[in-house]
Amino acid sequence: MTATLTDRYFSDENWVYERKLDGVRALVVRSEKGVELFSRNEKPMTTTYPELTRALRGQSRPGLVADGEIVAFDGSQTSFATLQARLGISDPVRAEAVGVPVFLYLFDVLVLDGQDVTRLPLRDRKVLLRDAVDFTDPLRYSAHRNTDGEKYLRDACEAGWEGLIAKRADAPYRAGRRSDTWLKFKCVHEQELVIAGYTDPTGTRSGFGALLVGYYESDSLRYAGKVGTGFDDRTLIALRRRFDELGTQHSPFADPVRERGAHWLRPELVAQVGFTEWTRDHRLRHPRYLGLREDKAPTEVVREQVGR
DNA sequence: TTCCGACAGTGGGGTCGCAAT
DNA sequence: ATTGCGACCCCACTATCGGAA
Repeated sequence: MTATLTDRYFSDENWVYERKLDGVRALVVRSEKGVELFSRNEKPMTTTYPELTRALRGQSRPGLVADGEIVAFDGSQTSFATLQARLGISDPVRAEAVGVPVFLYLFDVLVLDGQDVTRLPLRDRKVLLRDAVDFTDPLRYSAHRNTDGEKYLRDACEAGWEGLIAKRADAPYRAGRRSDTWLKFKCVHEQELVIAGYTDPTGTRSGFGALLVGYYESDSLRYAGKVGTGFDDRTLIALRRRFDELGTQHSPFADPVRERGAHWLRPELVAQVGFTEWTRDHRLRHPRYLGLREDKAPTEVVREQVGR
């Protein structure tokens, strides 16, 4: 089951609200033989997180299938960037030697004591889950609220969380399906960025591949990464036409920008861009194009501070 | 008939591992 | 030693199509 992004937030007593965790999705299978962990794409992760496998073996009964998220922390925030140090490592000894502690937050149960419970309402499954596992670290029960979704979201964003997941309280678990019974309420960040280049399109793509965007720091145009989604075909072609009058030989960026198929533009256009956060390398994470800001002077575009 | 969910295809940042340079 | 590439994680979004409503 995966959640659908929405910006129409609501409070409804028939829904529950959980913290949106920034880690990797994990399906737990605890049988008589032992414990297995699988990724969202059904890739085995059992040996990548040996401490979680051990904990599940000791703190749960056989005949369990549960759903959750593996996370690492940076301070009080769940941090995908921190977790990334562990992602590709399948040797259990090396994995633990990395020294990044991980936790498994469980939020749903599909099979309990060998019995399929997916058809029970979500609230009932959560009650069963809470009693099915001994929740001491590194295993944690993903808490939820039963009301006040909108207020909870405001508090969540204030606290620097990624957002919330809203789930219909009476809905069954539908394996592998995208569903409007699970909704993502994300804390949104957006700001203006200067368009100072673009990359070539590939395949069937029209116009261009991605925008190369930046912001001013003093008089330097700092590179903030690429924006390659959010355009329809008409916009791709219309923007490309405007680029043709703005072409220039040299990169306007103060930072070295090594992107394949890059073309430079005089920094005269300003785009509104949505994104989730700034990465450690000062790039946009999950960027998408929202529109042109004809009203904004490029020289006024600076990096706006977002939470944390 | 219209609408929705699933899929394919484009694009992003970052990490790891491996092959080519 | 460095570079480039694909395969993974995390994703956003558009276009298309077939079946559900």
